[in-house]
Amino acid sequence: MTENHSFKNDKNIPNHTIHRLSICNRCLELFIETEQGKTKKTISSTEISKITGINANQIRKDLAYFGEFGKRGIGYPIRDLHGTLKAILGSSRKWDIVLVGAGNLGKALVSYKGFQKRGFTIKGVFDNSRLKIGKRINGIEIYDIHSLRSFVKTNEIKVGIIAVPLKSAQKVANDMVAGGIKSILNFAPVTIKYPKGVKVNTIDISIELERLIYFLTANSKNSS
Amino acid sequence: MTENHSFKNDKNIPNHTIHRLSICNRCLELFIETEQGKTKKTISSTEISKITGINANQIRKDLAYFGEFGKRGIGYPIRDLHGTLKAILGSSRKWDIVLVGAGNLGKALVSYKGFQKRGFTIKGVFDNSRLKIGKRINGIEIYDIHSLRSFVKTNEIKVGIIAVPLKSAQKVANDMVAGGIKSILNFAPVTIKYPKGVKVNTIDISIELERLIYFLTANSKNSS
DNA sequence: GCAAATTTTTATATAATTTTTCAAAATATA
DNA sequence: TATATTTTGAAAAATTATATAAAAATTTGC
Repeated sequence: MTENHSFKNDKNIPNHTIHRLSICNRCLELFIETEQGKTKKTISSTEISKITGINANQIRKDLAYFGEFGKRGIGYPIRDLHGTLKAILGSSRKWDIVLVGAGNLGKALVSYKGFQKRGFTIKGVFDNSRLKIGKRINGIEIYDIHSLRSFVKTNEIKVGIIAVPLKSAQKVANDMVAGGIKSILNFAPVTIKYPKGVKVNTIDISIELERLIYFLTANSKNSS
Repeated sequence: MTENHSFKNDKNIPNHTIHRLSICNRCLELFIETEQGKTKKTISSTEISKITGINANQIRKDLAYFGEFGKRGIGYPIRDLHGTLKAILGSSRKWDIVLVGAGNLGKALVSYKGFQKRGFTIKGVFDNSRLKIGKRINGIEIYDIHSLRSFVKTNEIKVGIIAVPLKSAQKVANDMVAGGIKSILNFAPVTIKYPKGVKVNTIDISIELERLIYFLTANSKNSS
């Protein structure tokens, strides 16, 4: 089962390309499990476009950054493409992560089935509340936030999720970075400062809502 | 207190501009509450850049789509800018929303303080579980999913959040659209199909993680 | 009170990304 | 075998982002 999916990677790949390929990867995974996907051998960019909502040309261009995987007139071999995408995205590897914040959002994240399925394992949950430390959610123990840094260091964890309130988010990020974490997914509605070599991805729910609202108001305005 | 923040809106505004302005808006809000922000009258694009992490040129360019709000040598008047941003983003209005899914994520969203603060009011939470219907989370009653469509229609709600598992997400979206919802924030890890005139914004947590992972692997590769 | 220096915006130019268009390759069909 | 159809990959055009230069307002020094 040791598949070898090689791809070139010379150029500077746009951020958005990775996002789109990630969506393709997920949709491909879902498709493979369907009745149709089990028998089908190849898939065209137009078909991928339909299931992802991403423009077909864009998909081809994004893939072209990494090589030529399709055949003209035919499309892309489904299994191969999935393997290549996994290799590109690094999701063929297993990734250990830590989660900080055992509130409602933290709980939601721990019980999120998508993680395990896609190779992410939550190795530890951390919180500062006496009431929560020592307890378990979904079988994973909640540790004291003060042990975060050493835990990250000894377990060589590279990925962390911040699910704490605004005010403690920066402090948590600092601890993560000090422990050696390189990638942070931040749910606190605040811009995190971080050194070079670290990547932070902030998801702010009200900003996402606000973006939607803009198009709502913009559409109702120009009713031409 | 009826402020009038006018701005032009002829051009086609890039999607990302709205996202960035939304981040600026939030950071400005946070800044206004700080000691420094209370006394300061103007703010430069460089200062906004520091608190948002967004390139200063980009900020000016984004604002320039809507008019000239700053003064050379001085910067932007803080309060005015905030008012203008709110007007642009539509967040000066109040928005009623519905939330579908009363699981952990739903609970986290209901108790999320950012909503109320930014003008979003959750008018109803919906679920299909007998065990949950009729109960309350954070004082908001959980209704039967079957009443979603009529609820949305009679209350003229335009914004909905999907926090249900993958399999029911499309069905929920259909009900929302049928009831007249125009903007959907989707947390289910699936691409939602929707008619023209509706806007859907999907937040997939594992895709966001996967993007981070790419840069983790890409960085370790080209250690040149 | 006026000129030079500083700050910071707006305008312009360059670079990167996305979208569109087109030619080549593989297959199916007559 | 020639033609039509499908679909990729590559080139061109359009859009968007970043960097640079020019203009305006203010402050500082004389």
